[in-house]
This record gives sequence, structure tokens and C-alpha cells, in this order.
Amino acid sequence: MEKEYNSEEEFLKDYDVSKYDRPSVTSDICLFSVSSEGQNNYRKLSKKYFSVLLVKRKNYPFKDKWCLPGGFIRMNETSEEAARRVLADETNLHNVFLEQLYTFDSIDRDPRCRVLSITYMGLVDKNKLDDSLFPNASWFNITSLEDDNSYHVTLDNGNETIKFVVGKTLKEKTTDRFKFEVLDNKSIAFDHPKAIISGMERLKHKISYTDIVFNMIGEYFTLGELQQVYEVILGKKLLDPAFRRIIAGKVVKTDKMQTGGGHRPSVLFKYKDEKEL
Amino acid sequence: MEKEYNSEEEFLKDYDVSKYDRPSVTSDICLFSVSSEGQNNYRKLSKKYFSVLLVKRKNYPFKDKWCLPGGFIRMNETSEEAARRVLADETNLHNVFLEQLYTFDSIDRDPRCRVLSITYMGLVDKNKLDDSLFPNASWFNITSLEDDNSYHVTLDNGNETIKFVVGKTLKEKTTDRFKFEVLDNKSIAFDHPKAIISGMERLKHKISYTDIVFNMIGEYFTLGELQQVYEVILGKKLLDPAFRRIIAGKVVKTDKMQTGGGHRPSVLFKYKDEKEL
DNA sequence: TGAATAGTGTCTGTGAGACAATATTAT
DNA sequence: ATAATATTGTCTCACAGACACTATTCA
Repeated sequence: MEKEYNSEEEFLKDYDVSKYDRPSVTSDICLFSVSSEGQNNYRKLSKKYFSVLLVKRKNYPFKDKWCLPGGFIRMNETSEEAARRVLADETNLHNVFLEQLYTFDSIDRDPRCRVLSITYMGLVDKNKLDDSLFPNASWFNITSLEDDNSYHVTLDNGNETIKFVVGKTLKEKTTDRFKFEVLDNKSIAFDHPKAIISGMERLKHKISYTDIVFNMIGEYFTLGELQQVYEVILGKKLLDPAFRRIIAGKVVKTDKMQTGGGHRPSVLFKYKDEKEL
Repeated sequence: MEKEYNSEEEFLKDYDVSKYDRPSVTSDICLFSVSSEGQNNYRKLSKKYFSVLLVKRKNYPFKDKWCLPGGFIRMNETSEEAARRVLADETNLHNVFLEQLYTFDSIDRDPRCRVLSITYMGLVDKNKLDDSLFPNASWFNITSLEDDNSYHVTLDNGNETIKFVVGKTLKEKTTDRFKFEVLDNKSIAFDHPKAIISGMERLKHKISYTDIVFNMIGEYFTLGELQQVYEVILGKKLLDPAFRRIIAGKVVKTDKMQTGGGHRPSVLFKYKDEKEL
């Protein structure tokens, strides 16, 4: 039989959370960037790779496996604040673009106890920040082979190559949401392969109707570089004229030029943050 | 100083969740539908309204205010399972379309303690289910006036009219995500006005590139009815030929006709769940 | 000079916006 | 007959895909 209360104050004074069982909650970040790899041919542009930041776990569970940066949220911070704190602590990255991605909540996703993960997608310009990264964190280049039912992903950070396979099934015939399932994974902790795939899909989708891509490049860039970024994220080649038409309204030409390659120099552009008049 | 462990088993045996402070977690559902209102003119179609399901709170906090159906998640169920359980318990609705919307986590959103809300967007065909609804739940027709900075929303269930105002600011210039802020609200519990707005935006957006709208109508429908559904969700009139072109690939003509209105009868269509060959 | 990227021109087909026109019913 | 919805036809404009062409640099 429940006690009767006559006011909210009275009720709140009596309320005791500890009587109820509660899950733990972490905030994890799927941080993406695009990295350039040096070229031996002086004429060619440096090849670009889509990459994700992973952290080596120092403690149990999943000790010595790679995982997304993340940690338990504190009672006096939001999950986004927790994400920013964790990024600063584990990787030394500050002021990154973050957007809430998904809350993962499978019952057995953590062997310790019931843990929910509020996962964020983050985007940064890797080149600005590379040297300041803490040693336990590492950027992995992503190669993803996709078919209708699965993703075969290879991650490479220069020293180590990781592979995993994630299956996908449409949740309902009327929607675009997938149920992801980890089919093969030996090197990544928790259900983080799912988070990586979700993040990749989110980014692929949003790159076409928002300007989030500009969080992944420097202030000045050539249209060729920008196009490369789109191409590695979308996983396909784009036609130059079409790309330039699409991007035209989002960028502003500057009077700077980029020279030095064995080819025609190119104009440096900036992101046009004002909406056109 | 932390104890050293030599295996995951050993670590897990020692792990004691209760040492750590944890938030509580609820699962809430922003359930939408489209309702028809009878017409006095025998010629005219019944007017359609976009509507949301609210529940009157029986207990503190926010006793007697309206809120989204929801409740605390249990340790042996996912948030989606919790959402389905709660919908069955509070409203007597089963087998509804659900999709995870957002996790709301402002620190003071619940006066009892720190409570996160994993919020789902749900879609149903109201007409099929109307009579079975529990009495504490009620459908409210939504009228929303929007400008660049705010939503002025009026909710009406026939007996009661509720108003609230939610402000919006773009989170980052590169994205489409808004920070919502409740500017005026006397009748709705928690931060649920934000969830309602988020759900409306999500639905508006996804209606154009998925088939989720078919969760909101019956098996057989006329194209005029379907167009009305799009119109109330998008909040604008559509041109008939354009609408028919867009929808053509998603529906199949049946040999049934709808007659009875003072006008040309119309063909009844079905959702085409197979992709075209 | 040649390989490579930068940048532009233009044709074509698709598809949305706009508006007009015809069809059919119940009162 | 008339008001209302159902359905189709068609013109135009915007834009993406495709391909060709020119421009410019440095070893």
C-alpha cells in the first residue's frame, strides 16, 4: 500500500532513490576525422582516409582491447558534458563538434552490470590536433566493404590491423533504421563496433544536407581537398562539376592560392558561415 | 590505490556497482497519430489533425499534469521493451511503430533525482485503436505556429486546451540540430514539451525519405486521405499531381473504391511493401 | 614535354512546381 | 445543376549525371 501525500514537497522529502534498482550510464564518443597520407609521387595529392579514434583500455573489463573514448557520467554533468570531459582526459582533444548519436542499451553489453551508453558522434580536423594526442589514443583508418546485409570493416593505425563484421537488418519495412549485430569481433570492447557503424551511417547521411563536414577540415582548403573528404566519407568518387555546383553556395573564394604540386595551383576557399542574402 | 587484478573473472567477482552513484532512467514515448474530425458538409472530406497521446499523472511529482506515457526501465529489459510495456500498461496500445528519438538528460529535469529519459517516437493509426484506450490517456490535436526562433503549440483533446512555447536555437552553424528551451508551459510535466517538438521535427523530416507514414493509416486508403496526412504533418498544402508522382512508387492500386461522398469516388490503395522489380 | 590536378562549358534526362482540364458523384 | 473531390496532362525550370575541354604547374 502506497502512502498518500498532500503536496509535492512532502512527497519529495520522502523520496528515496536508493530503494530502486538503476542502471549505470556511460557517455561514449565515436570521433571521426579524415587523415592525409604522404605521397611518393610529387604530382599526386596525398591520399585521404576516413578515420576513427580508439583508446586502448587499461583496466578490466576488456583490458588491452580498443574501444571508443568514454566513461561514466557524473551526477552533476549532462552526457554531453561528460563526453567533453572524457575526450579531454583520455585524448587531450578540446572543442570538438559533438552530436548525440544513439543510446545503446542491450542488457548484457557490459559484463560488470547493466550499463547504458549514450553515444555521441564527434568530428574534428585531425591535422590540427594530431601531435597533442595522448599515447593511449590512436587514429585508425577505416576501410569498409558493405553489402546489403553486412559491413566488413578493417581498421589500421599503422602498427595494428583490426577487423570486425557487423550485420544489418531493417527494423521495419517502413523505416531506414537497422538492427545491427556484431558477427565477428576480437579486438574491440563492448558493442562499440555497432556504434562505429551507426556513426558512419549518420555521417554519410548528414553530410549531404548539413554543413558538418566543415568541422573536419581546416579554415582554408582547396575544393579538391574538400571533394576528397566527401569521397572518403561517402565511399565513392564524385564528378568534379557536380561537386562544385553543390558546394558552391557553402564556400567563399579567398585570394590565397595553394601552389607547390606539379600541377595547376588551386584557389583556397573558406566556409561561408553566413546564409546568402 | 586500486587493487591489481590478473583476470577479468577475478575483477568482475569483486565489482560492486553500489559503490557508484548512478542516475535513474526512464523510457518515454512521444506517440503521434492523425485523427479525423467529422464534417457537417456531406461533400467535404473529414478534416484531419495531427495528434499526440498524453497521460494524466496520478502521482507526484507533477501530479494531475499531462505527460508523455513513460516509466522507469527495469534491469532486465531494454528501453524499447520498457516503452512497449509502458504503452500497454498506461494506454492499452500494442504493436506500435517505435523509433528511438533522443535521450534527454538535463540535470534538473526531474525534481526527485537525476533522471535520464530515453525517448521514443511512436506512430499509430488512431482509428483502429481509439475505443480501447484507457481513460487516463487522451489524444490531443496539435496546432503549431512556428517561426525562426520558437514554436507556439496548442493542444486540444475536446475538453481541455493546453498551450506551451518552446524556443529553438541552432546548436552549431554547421548542423541542423537545435537546442530547445521551454519558454512557457503550465500544463505539461517534466521537459516533455521539448520531446514533443523533437518528435514533430523528426517526423516532418523522415516522412519525406522513408515510408513511416504508412504506420499512421489503415490498410486501405485513398490518395486524398494519404495526402491529408502528409499535409497535417508537414503543416502545408501539397499540389495534387506532385504528391501523386512522389507517392506512386510506394502504393498499389486495389480494385476497391470508396464511394459515398458527394463527389467522384476514389480508388483505394494499399502500401506496396515489396520493392519494385 | 608530360603527368597530374584545377576549373569550366554544355548536353541530356529526371523530377518538382504550377496550373489547367476532365471525370464522377450525392444532393 | 452544383459543389466538392478524383485524376490526368503538360509546360517550365532547376538541377544532377556525364563527358569534353581548357588551364597551369614542376620535375
